[in-house]
Amino acid sequence: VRSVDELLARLRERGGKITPQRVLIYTMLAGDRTHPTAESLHRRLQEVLPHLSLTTVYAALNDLVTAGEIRAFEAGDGQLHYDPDLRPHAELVCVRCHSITDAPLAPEEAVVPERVGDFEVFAQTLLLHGLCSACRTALAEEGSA
Amino acid sequence: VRSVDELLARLRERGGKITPQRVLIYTMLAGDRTHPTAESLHRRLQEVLPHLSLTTVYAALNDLVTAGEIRAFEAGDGQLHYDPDLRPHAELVCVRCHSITDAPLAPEEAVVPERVGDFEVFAQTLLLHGLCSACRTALAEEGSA
DNA sequence: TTCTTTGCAAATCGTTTGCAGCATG
DNA sequence: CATGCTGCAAACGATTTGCAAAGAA
Repeated sequence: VRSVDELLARLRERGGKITPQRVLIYTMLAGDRTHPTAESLHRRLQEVLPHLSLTTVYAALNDLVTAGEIRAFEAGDGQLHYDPDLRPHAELVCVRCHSITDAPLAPEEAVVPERVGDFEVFAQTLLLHGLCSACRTALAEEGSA
Repeated sequence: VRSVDELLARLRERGGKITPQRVLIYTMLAGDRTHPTAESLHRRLQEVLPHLSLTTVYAALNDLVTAGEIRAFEAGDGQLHYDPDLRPHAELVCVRCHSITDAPLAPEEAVVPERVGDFEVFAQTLLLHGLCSACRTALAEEGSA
């Protein structure tokens, strides 16, 4: 996803119809680095379009994933997280508070192989599971209490 | 998970009780490179212990994950897959048939950083999404039909 | 007009939980 | 004999589906 206008144009070519709901969904998602879930995104969207349904958000997100415009992954909390950033990068997933933060990859790690044997690779998801600094501090205090 | 006996000893030390069910579950999982789900593992286990419940399989698997003896991840099919191989490696996930295959990592990629900024890394999950050779062939035939 | 999208309600399904009886250490 | 485990049935919750009305192209 580069600019929202470009995205809309690409989707129109695919036969998609551009509704006000989708423009809002795409716009808000494009500027979101928090790896939102359908629900968390829906909550923010409703502040602008109170009538917007969760079903519509799911439909729009699924279409974007299918079109290869965004990526979805699950990080241990039982919900799907959506990421508009398609560049190879790692996700720092805190196993305690379930926060997700992007981390850049070293140049040699950022190269996604196009083939592994006879398997054709399109995209990658790299999850680094661990503890964020806040949770590490919290656990240390618990332990010493 | 190295040998099942070692695993049982470690779990006993943690206060766990070793039941016939768990011995079977651990044994079958340790020799399984198919990234089974709780259900698929349960199906195979029932061939040996017909009375074994799915709930028990979930309980055993969750304990192993919590103990850090196995790893769980979701690969796009809405189910959790369990992997007894803790060594860093990539999973080739076919987006069409949902098959999962292990792929070795190049030595420099197999190094899991212990820290990224002030985030403490314990484990990693690397998913490579794409098409297996069978599905690539199938899609090509569909396309030309 | 045609075909997608919307949004409500209901269904789906993997996983978890409550609880009583049982077996391990 | 204390505590963890088993397994049934019921609950849960994120996501999907059916369908009729609305709205892009």
